[in-house]
Amino acid sequence: MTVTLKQIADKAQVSHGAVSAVLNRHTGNIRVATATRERILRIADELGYRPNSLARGLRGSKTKTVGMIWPMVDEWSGDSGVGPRILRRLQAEGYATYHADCENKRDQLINAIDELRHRCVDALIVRATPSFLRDAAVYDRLNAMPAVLAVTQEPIDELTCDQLHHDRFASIEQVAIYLAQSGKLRPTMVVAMGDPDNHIKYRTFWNRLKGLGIAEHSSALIDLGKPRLPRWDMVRDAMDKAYAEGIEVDAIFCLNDMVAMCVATYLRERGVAIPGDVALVGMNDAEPSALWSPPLASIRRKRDEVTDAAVDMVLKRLADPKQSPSLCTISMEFVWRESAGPAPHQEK
Amino acid sequence: MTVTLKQIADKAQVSHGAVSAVLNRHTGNIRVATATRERILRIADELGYRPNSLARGLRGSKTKTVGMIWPMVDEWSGDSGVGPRILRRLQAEGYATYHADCENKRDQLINAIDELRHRCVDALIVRATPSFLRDAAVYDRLNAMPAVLAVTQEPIDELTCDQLHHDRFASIEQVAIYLAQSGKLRPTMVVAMGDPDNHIKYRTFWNRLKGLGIAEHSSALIDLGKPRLPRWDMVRDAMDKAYAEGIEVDAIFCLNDMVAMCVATYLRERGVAIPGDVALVGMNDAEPSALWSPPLASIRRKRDEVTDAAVDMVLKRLADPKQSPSLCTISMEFVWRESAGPAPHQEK
DNA sequence: CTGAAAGCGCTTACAG
DNA sequence: CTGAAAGCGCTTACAG
Repeated sequence: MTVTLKQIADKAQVSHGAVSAVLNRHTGNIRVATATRERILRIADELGYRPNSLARGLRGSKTKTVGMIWPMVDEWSGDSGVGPRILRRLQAEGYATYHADCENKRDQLINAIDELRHRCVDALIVRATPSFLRDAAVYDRLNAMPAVLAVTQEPIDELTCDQLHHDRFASIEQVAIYLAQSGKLRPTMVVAMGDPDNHIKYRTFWNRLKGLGIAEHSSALIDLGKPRLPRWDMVRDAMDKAYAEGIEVDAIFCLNDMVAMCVATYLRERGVAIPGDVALVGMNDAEPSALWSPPLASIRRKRDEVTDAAVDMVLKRLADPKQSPSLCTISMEFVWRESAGPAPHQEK
Repeated sequence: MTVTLKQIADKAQVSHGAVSAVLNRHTGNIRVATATRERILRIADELGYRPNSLARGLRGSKTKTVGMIWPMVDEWSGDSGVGPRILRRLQAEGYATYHADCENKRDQLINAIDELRHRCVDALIVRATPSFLRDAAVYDRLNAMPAVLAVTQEPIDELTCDQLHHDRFASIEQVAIYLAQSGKLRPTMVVAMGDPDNHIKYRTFWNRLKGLGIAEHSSALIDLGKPRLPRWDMVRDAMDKAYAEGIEVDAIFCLNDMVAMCVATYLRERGVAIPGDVALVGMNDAEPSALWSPPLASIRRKRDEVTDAAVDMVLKRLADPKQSPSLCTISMEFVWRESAGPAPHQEK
């Protein structure tokens, strides 16, 4: 049923070692006469041979396999869409791809790394938050593997592998600058502080605002708490609470576009005009955002650039395992639309 | 670095065959004295042993691996979100998971099946359109594998494996019935006929409408042609063309919600009122649809049910490979919202 | 009840 | 330049 080296060897009247040598193109070190080589190649082709990667892996050779640990379940948070795009490209290069989802749990992340390492993947791509990557149990494992690409928000000193930084801080600062320029005095951020990795978003936003002379007032944060579903209920509850406490704001910056759409809907029902009464900015630039009414300002993640860079880094590493670790930063970008208020003075 | 059976055997002073027997819990056929068994178990635990699935697979045993062929790149079309959910659940059951994306290309699908079969996956999950599954090269391969779940729109007689039918026809008919009940006389469908699998959606819709006494008029179809991006441009061009040709319609049914939002935006710019002038219905019930203004009627895919059913079917098959092929149908459901016009007489 | 051995399909160092 | 053999980590029939 499935064709092996030995079958080819029998048919070609050579040892299976010879077949292996030919099929693996040890061109530098031609072990086989040209006639024989061609015969072997022809027979392998006729029989539709494909190497057994399990056997190769067992033997310690390349398995033509890439592992990926990447959260893909919530399509509204971050880079869910990028993972499949990277996998598709690697498949086109002839790699089979594992995918694991660690659900933002430390133990699952560690387990997934161990599992994939055990399965002898040629390379491993890990998308995780800085706090996970700074965990010794995590970075020790990653550093021990031959080809790893870590995709995360900021440089992790502990890692010796390739790193792709998908920077959001620059874009958060762009939002702060824009809001200051357009005269806002009481911006707020809608964010789930139940996720520790969101604290720094809040701080980045407000540090920049303070640098621009805007005081961190009592309504500076609308906390969604622990992320939960349905999102609409979560946002409505948080907004109800905020209004009950008497918030007073002129701009709302949301941690993703879906949350921004919930906020927009809430404000519409409450009779608050966007951007007349309150400016609104989302994040991630989902496809419906540009069609929203009014069009929803957001932060563009540059998914295609991230995909290209990730694939490029992995393939280069695979081609030359010895090269020194490379770093790459791709910064997200504020994209102005009408929900944010007047058009910015200068497009950067 | 990585712990093997042999190391455990050395430390426990037994043969590695004994260790294998203990670790694989051949409980029915106790090969080892209880004291020894416990010693082995303890040592394996201390050393953090995990079996090498490559070796197991080579040997013809289970690999604790599931392969999945499932399109995940376009989050607006169909079941993209379901694939990752199924994988996550299987991972929780201890399976490592391959993911391959065949981009709706026959050769890639066949290649992916061959690749995963060669890698000795314990089970294979394939999401594909009926036309692909009815291809002999495809169903022959699937039928030859021990545990396969095919997820598709309708029953495929050629397949002898488990099938999960994610039926959309019932819901398309529900839309037709609703539109007829609400007095529409000139509905139309916005659909990309460049994809052959969409023809039957169109036919299903119109056959039902005709059964309800509505004639298939000259504006019965707005064809998007070959799907392309950006979607907004594609829809705008198609709508421009339709209006240039003088379409006259009172209801628009779109092949997905993102297209429906594009149509809604187009109509808004043109001054056409929804649902006053034209009723609008989408498909897939994306999260923003309920927040759209007016709320966008759609078709609910019941993703959680599909996930549960798929996981259940795969695990049952894995537990008992001999059981006869099972079939399961999950029907999508029309979900009324204001964009469609007046509330339906009776909720089913 | 237990150990030793064969073999899964490869790759690679080692003889000839 | 080429063939034969060892060995990767397992599982399982086969002796003892």
